[in-house]
Amino acid sequence: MSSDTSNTRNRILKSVLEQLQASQEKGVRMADIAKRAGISRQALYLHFSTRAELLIETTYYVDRLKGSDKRLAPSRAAETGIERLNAFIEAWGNYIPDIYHVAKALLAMGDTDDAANQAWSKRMSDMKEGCAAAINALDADKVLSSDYAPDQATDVLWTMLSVRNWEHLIIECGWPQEDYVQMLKTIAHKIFVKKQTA
Amino acid sequence: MSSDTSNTRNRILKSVLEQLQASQEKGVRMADIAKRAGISRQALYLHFSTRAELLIETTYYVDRLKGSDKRLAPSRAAETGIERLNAFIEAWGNYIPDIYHVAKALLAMGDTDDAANQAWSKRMSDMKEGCAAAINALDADKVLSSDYAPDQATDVLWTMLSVRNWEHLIIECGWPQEDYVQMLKTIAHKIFVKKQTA
DNA sequence: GGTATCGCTTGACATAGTGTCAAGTAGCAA
DNA sequence: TTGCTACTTGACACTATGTCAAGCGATACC
Repeated sequence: MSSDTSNTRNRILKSVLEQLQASQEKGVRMADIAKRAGISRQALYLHFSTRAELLIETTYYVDRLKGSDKRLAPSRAAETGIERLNAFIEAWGNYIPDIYHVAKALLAMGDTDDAANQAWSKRMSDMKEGCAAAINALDADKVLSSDYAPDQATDVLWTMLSVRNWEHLIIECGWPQEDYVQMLKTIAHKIFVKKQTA
Repeated sequence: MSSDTSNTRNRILKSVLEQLQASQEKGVRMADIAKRAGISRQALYLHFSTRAELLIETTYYVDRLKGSDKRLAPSRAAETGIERLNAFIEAWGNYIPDIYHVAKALLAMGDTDDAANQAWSKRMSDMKEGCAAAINALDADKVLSSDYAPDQATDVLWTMLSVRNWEHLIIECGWPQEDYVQMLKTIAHKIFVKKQTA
């Protein structure tokens, strides 16, 4: 199992997550992680060559732990564009809390570290494809508002669903997670779905 | 004048701005700023006690330089809620490009530095009042969508107008500034303004 | 029983950046 | 001449990442 802590590598990854959650707002140092994993600071580098690599691997660890690959199934199975949009918002919106702490650390590094920056960009670029698929599904159903080109709409949805916006509403404004998901569905509908001309 | 560079302090502040704009994406060091201002690194500390203070003072310098205090006049003078919302989005949206580089540096520091964090939070909290005023103006005109309480709507508008979202659309997606402002007006209208029940 | 290897420890060190301190200096003014 | 202001220079403390070399204990193999 990926959470098997007899394996030092996994114990380290687990410690990263714990430490990130424990030390809210403060930066997590290699020394902190080592201490929590019960090894020396230098030993971390026997498993991960840099702090950036450690954080990147932690994102994969979270995905394994939470079975993130299964989340998009409902979205892909949706029969209408609107269903697909809602399912995608729900899937991604409920994934953010799992990835948030590592994401934040990675984003903070991204300003100065190329590897961290690229790893996160890759993730966001994958997510953007989900946005594009949802928008295209709306378009195929002829319910995408004619106010935007699909590319523009994709950019807007992609922006709306950013981790920073989740952080802003949840952490800064103190919204409950369910309200966040509900609100995003509501406003996405208002923004993207063409008004009934019945 | 605030841009008088015979004054060393102003020369430093100007150098911060220039350096931030010049070194896109890379972190700006005290040494870089000193070099650009033509003084020693240590001399910076004769004018600003920390890097955070220097960046914070730079935000005020930008405001003085750009006359930011005048930007909100059209919004305050608006006669209807919808006008007020549009004027506020335009004012803030066109202010972001001026403040962006310093904001980014300050936000990056905010993760580890209390002073930087508080200074930026203060700014955002002031901006939130503008959001609240716009939403309340809509409400007073009975055109605020009944889907949200004013507080919720304020949080959403506040989130939409974040510097991070501007960064995402302008820097990441490559949108022109005018498209950004136009799009924000469009989606704010769709989200917040009650549909005509005529 | 010896020995080789693996996984880790320990201490020392390089590097980069912020911030501090003390001594010195150039220019200007009374 | 004296003294002040604004700056310079060099040295240093501190924090954090990352590297290196030597050593050590357990396990596995012959």
